[in-house]
Formats: sequence, structure tokens, C-alpha cells
Amino acid sequence: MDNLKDRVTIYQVAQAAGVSLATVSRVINKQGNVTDTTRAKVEETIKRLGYKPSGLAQALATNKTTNIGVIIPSANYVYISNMLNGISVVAKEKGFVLTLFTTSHSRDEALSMIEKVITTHVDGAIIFDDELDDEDVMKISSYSVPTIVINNRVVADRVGCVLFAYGELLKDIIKDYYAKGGDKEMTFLHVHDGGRLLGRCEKTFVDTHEKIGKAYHIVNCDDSYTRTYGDFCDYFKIHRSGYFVAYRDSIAAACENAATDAGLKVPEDVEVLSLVGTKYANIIRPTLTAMHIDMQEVGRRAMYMLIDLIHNDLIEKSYRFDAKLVERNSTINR
Amino acid sequence: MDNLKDRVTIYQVAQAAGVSLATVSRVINKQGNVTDTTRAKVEETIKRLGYKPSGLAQALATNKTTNIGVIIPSANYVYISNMLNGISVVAKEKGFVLTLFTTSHSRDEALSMIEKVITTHVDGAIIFDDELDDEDVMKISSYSVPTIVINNRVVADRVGCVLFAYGELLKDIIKDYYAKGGDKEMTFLHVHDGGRLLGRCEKTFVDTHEKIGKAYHIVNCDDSYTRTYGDFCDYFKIHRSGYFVAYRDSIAAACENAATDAGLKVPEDVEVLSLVGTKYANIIRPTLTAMHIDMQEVGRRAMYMLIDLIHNDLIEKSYRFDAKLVERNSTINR
DNA sequence: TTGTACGCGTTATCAA
DNA sequence: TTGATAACGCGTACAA
Repeated sequence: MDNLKDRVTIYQVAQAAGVSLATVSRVINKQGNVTDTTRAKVEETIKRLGYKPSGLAQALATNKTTNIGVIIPSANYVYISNMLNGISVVAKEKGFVLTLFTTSHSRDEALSMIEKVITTHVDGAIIFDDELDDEDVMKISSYSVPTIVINNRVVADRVGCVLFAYGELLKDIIKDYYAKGGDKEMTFLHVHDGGRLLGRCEKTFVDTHEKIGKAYHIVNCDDSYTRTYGDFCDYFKIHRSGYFVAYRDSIAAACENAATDAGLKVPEDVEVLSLVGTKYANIIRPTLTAMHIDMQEVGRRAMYMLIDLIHNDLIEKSYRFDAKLVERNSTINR
Repeated sequence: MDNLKDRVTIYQVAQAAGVSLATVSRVINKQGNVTDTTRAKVEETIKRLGYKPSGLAQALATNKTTNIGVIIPSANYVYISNMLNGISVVAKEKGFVLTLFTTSHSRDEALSMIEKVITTHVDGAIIFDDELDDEDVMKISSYSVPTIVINNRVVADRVGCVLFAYGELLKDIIKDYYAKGGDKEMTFLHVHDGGRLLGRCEKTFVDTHEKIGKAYHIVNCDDSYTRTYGDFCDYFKIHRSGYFVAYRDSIAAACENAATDAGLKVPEDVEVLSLVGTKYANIIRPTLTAMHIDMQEVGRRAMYMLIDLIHNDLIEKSYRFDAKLVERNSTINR
């Protein structure tokens, strides 16, 4: 009943209830045999004193925190927070709590966060960080904390992974485009610090074009909508058509909006494709043709895999999500 | 150098380096006097063994986790993840780590999460959960964990708050609208489980209308863009004009898009105002007139306040963010 | 400057 | 069914 209570310990409960430490512990963990009367007595005392077990001490004694470390570059992107949400839903369902480690798109920070994950004593970790390469990720595995890595192909004793397959689909889209008579020149919108996922898409884009011998462009974009929109307003004063491949919806929208505002028609003059589509692809006008992977589902899957990994019964250590193309109104349906 | 190392303890380091526990501890914490030679020896051993101190044990011994609990309904909304991002930026800067507690819009879950925050032994907490009322929030204060509450007016010994002021601005907007000859009927878009923030706005909306004696409507909306869009498509078959006040950008967009697709003109026939604007207000077409509070800044401020609170030198325990109106193209500039 | 010994709040193993 | 007591890994007075 006291306000401002200092932390009540199990020992104080034991004293107040006139029993020993051990008995209180048994009551808390509902294990071992305890008489109904003593149980009642202890439980009453617990309520009365407002006792809450210290997760810290429990963790130290059991060597189990119910704590999952999540390493992400930032919580500020829609697709990442979608994934985070998927993770957290399953985590809660299974009685885990999430500890967040953000790396702000820097490899050094990411590495130091891995260190921090070790000291934090998590039961498992989910890493989604484009800056880390496979070797970096293995470092965490050497400490034998069960880990699911998203977007890196790594499989090891205590490590599994969730992969994104954008490449094949992107290749098909490009080939299809030309095969069906698409005649705009394609431009890939490069974003500084876009990470390896973007890098791989860019490589696919370039390789495919080289292979079929078509001209293409790479244009640097800013990560901010406003600046990119401004850049495109300038761009469309000179160029009056094109097919643009953008990493994210907001970049695609910047391109699309600038084109529209420059008096160009989407998709007749300017076509736009977003690589990592979110629900906003459907909200933006014209609606955005985009490749989709349900990031919430990715998060859920990763968390389920991690739990299996923790229990040592993850059989398929690698899972692939294939991107799906949703054609909307920012491209011509040929 | 070993892979698959079990956890190396401070004791093993001490043995390997031929010193005592205490000396290793001193080296780790860079405090107390240690000879350069022994320090070097210990540090070398630490590297060699790959020793990482157990945050758990440290926390238990010092009674400090460097851990901040964050209670939010879900990570899935743009404005919430923006806030989360602001919190995490400052947290990292100050050497704290974030532990996430999501409540899925249920008061019971929120209450149980508060319990969990206690057992988790955080150094402080930030609560942003619309389901909790002031009394609920005080519960955490009775355990004397420093807490910043967002969107509840509570001030107590170890509790401060960050407030949102939407009401005054909304009232002014409404009055202004009629004063300048606005003649569409206003409709407030109610969302189930929208929380107290929405509730307060709705109350302001109603009260203002009652006061000036104007007719108004309340319409229930779904939380999903797609469903709401569908509903509005039906709605606009019958109603051919209106001024709509929506809670979030996505709901406003659903209204706006449906209107446009029904052949209505925005803002000539249909005007839309978003209460909690995000960067998407600028991306959607027509761009969305919206009330804005920079949620990233809210998160930063909350975290700074919390740190002061932890150090016991927070002077102003209450901070208010005033919403700003950004007029864009979804309303008529009278 | 370094080492000893105790405490942090639990769980878990034995006895009783 | 209960109660001592030793871990868990570390920090820290205090002594050496």
C-alpha cells in the first residue's frame, strides 16, 4: 500500500509471510509442492507488499532473460517498422520482450551494437542491417546467441536467415518491358547509403541491361522526399519521359509527383516502379506499381524461426520471401 | 579465439591474467588505480578470451540497467515510429538502450505491460498509450521508476509529461472556416479505438459546433485504408460535398481519393483536414492540409526530459507541443 | 596498487 | 511440504 516503495525483495515477502525464501520462490514459479494454506498466505503477502520479482536476478539465476535483441538501422522507415511490428506481435504472444539496437546506417555502429547485444544477455537476436556483411554477422554467432539474420545469406550452428528475392522478379520485369515494346529509357534511382539490398537490385538492373544490350541510366537521389521532389522538378524541365525504378515508395512518389507537376502524364510519359512497396503505394496517385514483400509477415516469420532456434528445433534454417509485383497505375499495362 | 565459447566470466579473466576479480573489474570500469602494466596484461587477456561483461550481473550489482522501457500501442503507425525514432536517437547518444512494450490498443494489456516494466528493472520509462488514464499511469510512479508520459497530464515526484495541444488550433480552424463563409457541412471521422487523443479532438469538434450552432456529423471509419476507401466510395455516391476531419493521413487520403475517384473535386466539392499529419501529407495528391506536431521531436524531448528526471534535475516537469496548421491543397484557402 | 569478502535478488539442490 | 545454502557474474568497501 505504500507509495514510493523501494523495491520489495523476495526476502521481505518471506519474512512478512513467516516462511522461507524458497517457499516464496515456489509460489511465484508455481512449481514444487506448496500447501494451499501457505500458498494463500504467501500470495496475500505478495499482493499486500506489492512485490514484483526482479527480472534481473531471475535472469542471472536461470541464465534466461526473456529478451530478444533487434538490430535495425532506424525505426523511421515504414517497411522497417512494419517488420518490427511483426516481430513484436509474435514476441508478445510468446512472452518475449524486444530490446532495440539502432545503427543509423553505419557499419561501425552496427558492429558495436553486436557487442552490446552480447553484454545485454539476450536470449536471441534478429538482425536486419544492410551495412553488415556475412562475416560481421558471424561474429555474433561465435558467441552462440541464437540469431536470425534478415537479408544476409548466413547459416550456422545457431544462426538462420530470412532472405528477400527481388532480383529474379526485377529481371523479368525489365525483360518483359522491352519484349512487349517498352520504348522509354530506364533509369535506376540510386540512393546513397541504400544498403546491400538496393545494391543488389541495382546490379540486377545493370546486368540485365548489359545482357540485352539496352541503354540505361543511374541517377543519384537524396533520401528525403522534399529534396528528391525538387531535383526531379528540375530534371523534368529537360527530360520529358522515362521509366524510373525507385527503391522506396517515397522516392517513387517524388518522381511521380514531379512529373505530374511538370505537366507530364503518368504513366504515358513517365513510368515509375517502386522496389520496396508499402501500403502507401496504394494511396499515392496515380497508384504506384510496386514490388511487394509483406514486411510484417517477414517479422513474424523471423520471430517464429528464432523461437524454434532457441528451442533448438529449427529445421529449415533459411527461408525466402519472393517479391510479388503489383501492377497499378504508374506503369503501362502492356 | 575459440568459437562457440561459453560465456567467459570476469573470474576466468582474472585467473588467466593472474590477478584478482577486483582488478579486472577496475580495468573494465576504468576506475581505481591500476598499474599500466597490469592494466595492459588484463586488457590483453580480455581481448584474447573475448570477454564481455554481463550487463545482467552489472545491473544487479549497481542497481542500474542502462535500459529505458518504452510503452506504445504498436510500432505500426508512422507517427509512432517517428516518435520511437526520436527517442532512440537520444537514447543512443546517452548510452541507453530501449526495451519495447507494445499494448495493442488494449487497456488490460497496457496495465500488464506496466507490471512488466517494473520487473524488467528499467532505469526509466516513456509511456505513450492512449488507453491508459492518469490513474493507471500513476501506478508506475508508485514504484518510483522515473517516467515521462506522453499525452497524459500527470506530474508527480518521479513523473513528468509531454502534452499535445490540438484542441485550440482545431477550434480556431473550425471557427475560421465558418467565419470566412465556409458552407460545407463538417463531418468528423471517428475511428474505433482511436484513443483519448482522438476523443479530445472529437469533443472539441462537437463542442465548437454546438457553441456556434452549426450542424455537424460524426461518421465511423475503419482503421484500414482499403476499407475506409471503399466505404467512402459508397458514401460519395450519395453525398456530393463536405468538409472532413480525419484523424490520420491515411484516413484523410482514403476520403480524398474516394472523392476524386467519384468525380468530385478536392477541395472545391470535398475538403479534407488531417489531424495528425506526417510527411505523407505532402506526398498525397492533392496535398493534404494537416495539423502537425513533429513526433520525432516529441520523442527527443521526452527522452531528454527522462534523462534529467533520472538524474533528478528535471525542473519543468511538463512540456507542451502546439500543433501547427499547414494549409495545403485539400482545403480552400479562404 | 592489489586482494578479500560481502551483497545484489533470484533459482535450485539438498536435507530435514 | 518446507528450509538452509550454494550458485549466477559482477561491484565495492575495506583490508593488506
